[in-house]
Amino acid sequence: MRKPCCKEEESNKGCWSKQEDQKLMDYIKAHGEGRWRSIPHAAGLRRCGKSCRLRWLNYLKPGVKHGDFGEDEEDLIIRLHALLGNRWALIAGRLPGRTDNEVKNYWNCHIRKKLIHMGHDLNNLHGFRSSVLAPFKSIGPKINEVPECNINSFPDLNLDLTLGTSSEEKEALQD
DNA sequence: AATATCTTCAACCGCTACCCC
DNA sequence: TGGGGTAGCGGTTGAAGATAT
Repeated sequence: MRKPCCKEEESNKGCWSKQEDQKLMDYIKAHGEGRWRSIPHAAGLRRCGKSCRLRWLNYLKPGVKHGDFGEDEEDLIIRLHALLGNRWALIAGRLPGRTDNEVKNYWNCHIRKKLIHMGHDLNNLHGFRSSVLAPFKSIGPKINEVPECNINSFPDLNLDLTLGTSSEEKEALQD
């Protein structure tokens, strides 16, 4: 039997209140991130460490963007997903200010539906990847060689697909 | 205006990777 | 080297808001 990460009766669940957010922010500003397990007690929060970590990373951390994704961000997510699969943390790492949770939600709610509506068969990963990654001729054959796309399969692939450089990246990849 | 249904997204859960002793 | 503790990740859930009837 796995030990629960925190005592059930001692922790709040559900949405965070403004007071809880403030306590967590104040504590992290004063002491920095890390040692999440000890943060709730030290900060006077009735939450488990995991919950604190998630709240900080997804919502409170300075620089986290909220709201609509731009077309360029959406395009990047689609291409990265075709390349990496459901590796949301990796994908989010290429989108400044976006979190894995937000990217995952956006994919599931918006992009997935949009692609299905456009006639893409998301169960047919091979076909989907081929069509999405068609502009990247140089890596196309490699992608088709691996059954499950793995970032480690492309040691020579520059994955610095940060926003604002997509056109340069396309050119570089086509060279 | 009331109710049902759908959509969105914050938060939780369970598993795995990693680190330290 | 392996065992325990912690952090991080991805899948899933459920509450709240939006929209349709």
